[in-house]
Amino acid sequence: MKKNHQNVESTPGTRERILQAAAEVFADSGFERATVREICSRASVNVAAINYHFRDKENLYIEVLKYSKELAFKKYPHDLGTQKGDSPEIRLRVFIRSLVLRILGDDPSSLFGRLVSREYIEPTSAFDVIVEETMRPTFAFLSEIIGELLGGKVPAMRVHMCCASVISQCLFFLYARHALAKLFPEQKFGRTEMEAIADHIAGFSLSAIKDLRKTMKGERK
Amino acid sequence: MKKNHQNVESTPGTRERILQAAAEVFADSGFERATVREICSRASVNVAAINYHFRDKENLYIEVLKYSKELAFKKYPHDLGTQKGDSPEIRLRVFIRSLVLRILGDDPSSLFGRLVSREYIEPTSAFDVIVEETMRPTFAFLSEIIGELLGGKVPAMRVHMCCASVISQCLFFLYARHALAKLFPEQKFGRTEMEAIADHIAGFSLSAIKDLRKTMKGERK
DNA sequence: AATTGATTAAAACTATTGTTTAATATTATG
DNA sequence: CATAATATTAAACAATAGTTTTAATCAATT
Repeated sequence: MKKNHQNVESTPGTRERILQAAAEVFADSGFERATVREICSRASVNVAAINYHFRDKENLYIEVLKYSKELAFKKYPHDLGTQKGDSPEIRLRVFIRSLVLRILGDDPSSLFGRLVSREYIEPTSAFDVIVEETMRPTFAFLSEIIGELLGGKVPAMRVHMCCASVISQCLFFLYARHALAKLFPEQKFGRTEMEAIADHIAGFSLSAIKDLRKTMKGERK
Repeated sequence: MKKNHQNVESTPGTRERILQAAAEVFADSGFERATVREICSRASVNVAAINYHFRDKENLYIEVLKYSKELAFKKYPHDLGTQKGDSPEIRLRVFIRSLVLRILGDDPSSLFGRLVSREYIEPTSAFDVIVEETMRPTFAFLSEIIGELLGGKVPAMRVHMCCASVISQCLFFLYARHALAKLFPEQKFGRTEMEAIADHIAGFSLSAIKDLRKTMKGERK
């Protein structure tokens, strides 16, 4: 029988400890470079524990993705603190701020973002699930906002491109963080800086989108 | 004695064949996943050839980076077709277009970009060189243009952030290409589409930067 | 033609990987 | 308490990696 069926506050069981250690190791090293021995060492369990509790390394990785995704979106949902009826401007600012905080923080919430950032470059067998269950919904959510901002009947491609522009700016600070750390060693990435980044991206994007709307209106007549 | 010291048109020698094969395999699989056996197989050489001609796998990777960088920038320099005295608007458009074509094409010119995109996520021992010899100069080149566009004395951070916004949009279509292929299977990435992407990024960014300049001027007074 | 140095080739070597096995320990249940 | 299910452990296994070794081959010079 399973022990610790619902241990809320005590020391985590073997399975949980493996999940946490694996999330960190996978995020730090990627699926390939991560070794089960390193994970088991950090979790203080025997090497065979992964195969016993998770069948194999690949399945553990899948479970880590589920686990870390829940962690990330519980803390930073797309519409964090949004009211019904808020303007698309506000909703865009909130979306950007949530995304930036979700992927750039140094708490466990950022694990999912770091795992996914690796999938962009080196897709694993989990890629399709991530695309359908995370990226497509996120893209759809943002498209809704941008569609409103652009107004009226806009070619889908226009909306797509603007979504790409917004998301790319947010993700950049995640996937280029090692480069940025080398290029600008004095730059810190605390809460204040993350808010500033989000503000810049939102301002930059809103200016561009509003101008695009004006230009298109001019072209239509 | 070395044969083929300067063979311009004949079949490439062992060293050259290894370089070409390695560039593709490294770009496709990354440094870690790429195997010397796969590289040697594609180059039709013995497994020991890499150690003989390049000492080890790591040194081969360094040589591949030099080789592919030269290839990429020879075809698509930052200022491709620019005249002296061109406006910063034009120079920004050219910069963006060159960058997009350099990394998104399906010719060997894109190898360097694909290799570097992996370094962003999973830096190797070659990372520092790439940062100093490729990223920093590129960033400086772009900063010059953006500084002019923003005009006058602008906080360095403002320029940095705008550079990040521009570059991020360009790189996005490279590092998110697998995701985009799944999200929008019908979307093609031929020459026409690359030009459209570059146009969008340039228009989007110029709108934002011009608006930022206006806003800052308003704040100053 | 012989010799010398550079190159290629096949095989073996060493290290590390994920996984499995089989024995032992632990826990829950009758 | 006894027993069966669950969990942990140490050791071995099989596969694959980069590299090295040693011998054979090739090309050019003397």
